[in-house]
Amino acid sequence: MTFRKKVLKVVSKIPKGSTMTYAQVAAKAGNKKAARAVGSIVSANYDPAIPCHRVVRSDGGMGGYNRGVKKKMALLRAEGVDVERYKIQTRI
DNA sequence: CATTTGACGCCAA
DNA sequence: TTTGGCGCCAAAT
Repeated sequence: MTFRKKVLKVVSKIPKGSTMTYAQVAAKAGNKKAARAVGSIVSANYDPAIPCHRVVRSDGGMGGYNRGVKKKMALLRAEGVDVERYKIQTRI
């Protein structure tokens, strides 16, 4: 099982209406410091079975999305995630 | 095999 | 709070 496969699997396990940071995904995949690599991996993934739009940055930012950051934000909001101005509103 | 690039993260100023 | 700099890892060239 390669790190790439682990990452894709972890991302595919993210529950609807919830989000995970790249660092969290990296940690769950085995490499806590591979947050950057996670972004590189999912950026090359165009499989709709992988909800990579549920992966956000540690600071609550959108990070990026191969179909447009705006689309990512829309998907998250549609799933019940409180996101405004391209930022995840966790506290308050 | 060596370098560069990129959907990141943390720390210091 | 916002920038800039450094570290870290995987894939592409």
